[in-house]
Amino acid sequence: MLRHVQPTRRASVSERAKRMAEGLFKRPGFLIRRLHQIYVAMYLQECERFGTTPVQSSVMQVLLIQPGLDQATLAAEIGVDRTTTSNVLARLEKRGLIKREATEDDRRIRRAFLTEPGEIMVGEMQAALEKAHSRLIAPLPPEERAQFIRQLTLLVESNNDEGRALLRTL
Amino acid sequence: MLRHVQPTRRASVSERAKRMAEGLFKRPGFLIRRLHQIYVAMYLQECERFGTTPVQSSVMQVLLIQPGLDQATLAAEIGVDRTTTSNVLARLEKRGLIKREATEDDRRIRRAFLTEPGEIMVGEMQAALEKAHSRLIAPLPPEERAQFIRQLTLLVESNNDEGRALLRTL
DNA sequence: TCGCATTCGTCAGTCAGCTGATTATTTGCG
DNA sequence: CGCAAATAATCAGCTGACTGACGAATGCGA
Repeated sequence: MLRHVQPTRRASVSERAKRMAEGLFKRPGFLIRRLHQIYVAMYLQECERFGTTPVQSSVMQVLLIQPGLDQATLAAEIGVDRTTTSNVLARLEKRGLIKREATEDDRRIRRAFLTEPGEIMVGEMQAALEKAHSRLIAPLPPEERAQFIRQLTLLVESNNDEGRALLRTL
Repeated sequence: MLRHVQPTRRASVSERAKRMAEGLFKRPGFLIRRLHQIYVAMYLQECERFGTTPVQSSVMQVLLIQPGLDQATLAAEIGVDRTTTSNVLARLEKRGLIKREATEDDRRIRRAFLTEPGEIMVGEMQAALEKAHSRLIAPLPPEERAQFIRQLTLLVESNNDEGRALLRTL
């Protein structure tokens, strides 16, 4: 509570800061951190039997559509840092779900592919993924869901030039 | 669904999975992960001179309003795991921004307080925080912003019982 | 009063995400 | 042509986030 009562001027600064701090739970950044956290929990429930994480799923989804992508392009596809992508691919490779092959024409590049087991898993995973996504927005009235997703998309695309992990231009 | 269909049909399963995978960028979970990532980048830009992270800010905000909270209650206030809260407090303590004191009546409990420098920093930080939050939703038409925040709040509150890091009942 | 469940905090371990720096390799320009 | 710049991938190191497990302390019921 009012801990330092002495300097009257610092007290007023403090009071103003307190009023602003009250709004913590209405701030979009706070809410989005929490909602992201909730989505991860739902994903882990639905996809428990696969033992994967959301980003691992995203990587495998992209590789299903575009087999043989190099790591940098793959990173840009899902908006994840190159370094992170490298780590994720290493874990997937260790489990035998993907493989990486060096190319001859440009030996800096390693192209990534789903293996047979990886491809099968992606197929089996689709329903669980859909369920996790549905559960997340289920509390919204059905007529608001499309708009909510549209708003999210707008925010993501408008702010794409933030950070080292740029999303591919959509 | 069409999961157990046999041989030749693995190709068709794959085709179906591909169609579903196409929708990756429209899925709320994916968008929220990316938006959270963008918010963190904006926060780090605006609060660069403080050298803090979003969760560290949240902790300090809560301690400004409720000095002397125990770690478990503090964790529930911001919807973060006890373990994470412990780590975050340890880092803040190392920088001299907060301090922790054991209580006599219940010696399991350690109460957390802002120090003088910590309290001053929280005050100085408010404007930068507001700016980060504003920038995040700036691309939305002004008349949609309140609704967007309302929707986020609804989703967070409805799904509060996910994961180990429960948010205090609002 | 004793014993056991509960609670608080922490440790160990894993994964995602970032920055900064390094190693190979390729490309481009003078 | 040759060397500098750019690019691909990785390494080291940090923070946040979670799980599982543990010790210490508390509290409650038999």
